[in-house]
Amino acid sequence: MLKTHHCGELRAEHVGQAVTLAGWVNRQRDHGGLVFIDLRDRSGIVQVVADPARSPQAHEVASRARQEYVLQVRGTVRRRPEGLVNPQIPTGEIEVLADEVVILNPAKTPPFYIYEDAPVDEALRLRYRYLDLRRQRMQRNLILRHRVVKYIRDFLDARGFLEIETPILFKSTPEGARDYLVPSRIHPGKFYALPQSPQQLKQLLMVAGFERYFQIARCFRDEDLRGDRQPEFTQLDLEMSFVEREDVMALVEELMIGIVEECSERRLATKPFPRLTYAEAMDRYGTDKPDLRFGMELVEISDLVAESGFRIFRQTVASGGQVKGIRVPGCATYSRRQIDELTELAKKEGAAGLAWLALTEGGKVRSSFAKFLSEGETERILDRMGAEPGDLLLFVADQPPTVAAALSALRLELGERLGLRDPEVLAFCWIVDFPLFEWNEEENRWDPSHHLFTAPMPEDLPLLDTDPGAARGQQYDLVCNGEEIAGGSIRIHQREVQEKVFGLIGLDLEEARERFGHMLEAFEYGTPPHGGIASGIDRLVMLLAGETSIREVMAFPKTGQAVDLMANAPSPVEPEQLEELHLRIVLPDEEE
RNA sequence: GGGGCCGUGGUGUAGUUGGUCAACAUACCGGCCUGUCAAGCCGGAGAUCGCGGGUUCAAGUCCCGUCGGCCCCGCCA
Repeated sequence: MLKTHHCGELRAEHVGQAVTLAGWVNRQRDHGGLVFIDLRDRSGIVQVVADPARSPQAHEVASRARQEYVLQVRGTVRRRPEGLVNPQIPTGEIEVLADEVVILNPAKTPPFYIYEDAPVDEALRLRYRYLDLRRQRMQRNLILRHRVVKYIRDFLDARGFLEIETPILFKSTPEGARDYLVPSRIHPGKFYALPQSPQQLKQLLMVAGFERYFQIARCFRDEDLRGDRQPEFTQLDLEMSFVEREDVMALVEELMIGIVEECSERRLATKPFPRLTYAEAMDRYGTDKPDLRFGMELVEISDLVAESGFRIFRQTVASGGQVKGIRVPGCATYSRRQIDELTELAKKEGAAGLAWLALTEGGKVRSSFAKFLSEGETERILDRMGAEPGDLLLFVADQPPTVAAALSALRLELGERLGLRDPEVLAFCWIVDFPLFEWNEEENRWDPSHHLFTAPMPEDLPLLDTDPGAARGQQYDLVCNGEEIAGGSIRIHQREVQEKVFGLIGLDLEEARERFGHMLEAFEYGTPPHGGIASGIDRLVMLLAGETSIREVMAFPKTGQAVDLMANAPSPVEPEQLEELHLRIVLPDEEE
């Protein structure tokens, strides 16, 4: 080894020891006589002193060192003189007096600062990702990520799970997200698909009798990107045989609590995790992934305004819609302009408009619609909403999905503005009793709301024939701070039920056999009841790290256009490569 | 596919209503300096203002297009 110690581990107890260090120049301070170098490696920073009285060689080389040069330093640990201790760094009590300094490699001036986490254009960071990764923030995030994954492996190993790898080259199944395809050289005109998740394979591992499986699995989805969505991402994928919903949920809850308490400094809002049914979540928060760090719940007032003089409210209720509102504490002073901003936000979610009512500190009502109501009606609304002087009430009248979308967006925005979304707090919750299907208007059929192997609730089985939309699935989502962190279900293990589901989603048996024949066949050879869950590692670590984008917890992420700015991928390939793969490129018309 | 924001020396920013406005900090280079740790002091170099076109006597500034980044909608079983 070129080093005997790590920079960041040296303490007063090492005083007097001869050490050899190797690392990067974080900063160099040249005093003419003395030269100080803050030497950095993964473990941290230590101050090296080059004193010509001790070693002219060390001093000469140190004076030539520039930022990010790679140095090897031989020297002695000594206590810093009286009054020169630096309490801001862990190694601040000591310094290393250099006997010899070797430049292992010089460095060009980096395109941005390595030694401080000052904001830098993200495109530049991505182009020089290997330098960006030297920065403290990224080192911290990736170390955290390692610890989380290590915790997961240890936790599951201790509970009898086996980590089993599944293929990256697999079969395309057009349901769900768009597949990334890989052309086959050996089979002209045929393609593999990269897995969107190892869903089918893990179920087959249950058929195979492994009983408890997990994998830290890379997944691929060719859809447009977001701050929390990359074309490739990592899931903790797990599956268990002979379990019921409660078993999977209990295991994952224990795992998550362990991760938070062992790997992060952040605080759990509640444990055990609260549970909401899908219907309850939609009713109270307008979303199936509510941020429970704050209240500001949705309150329905349809019954209070059904007969009112405000035509929009009255007509909405009459036509089967609803009127709901949220109470925003302390925002009664919002200006017309600020309310217009909120209205725009509601409109973006499809609402026709936003009705508002401010209860001033003095107890007076200022409102866009109260003039159409009787005093008694207004009173009852204030009462139902729990309004207090200084509050702003916001209402949306529309069909339930639109009301939910608009108020949910407003709730998050105002929670943010009011500082109620504390990044130090992690508010987990389970969402259960999802509808098994969602109606697809365009295709005129039912779509699985989770995936097509999700088992119905046993008591809802008859509904598959009579009222599929009312059937609930044995599905569970884990949500944290408004992010979906995990989702899973108990799977169908009976052929008749599976075929019924295929029928409902418009797959005839022949198509089903074409795409899932291997599954259907496997299920006939003694399939144990089984279920599992998949958890987005990137999103989880993002929350634990207090970041707002999963790019900050991935070593080499892609841009919003799915480009790797460092390697310049994707890129054209040689004509010979295309030929071998039996591919011809047809670019879109320039005109269109 | 659609909407919003952004692009000025290496980096981060400032640049009213178009007219010595290309500025500041930091980094970089050179000099001085034996206790700094955001070292200090002195000096220097470095930008055709993302790119292309247009309006104008005059464009970093206004208009159009284009490229790139970020956020959002659609999409993401």
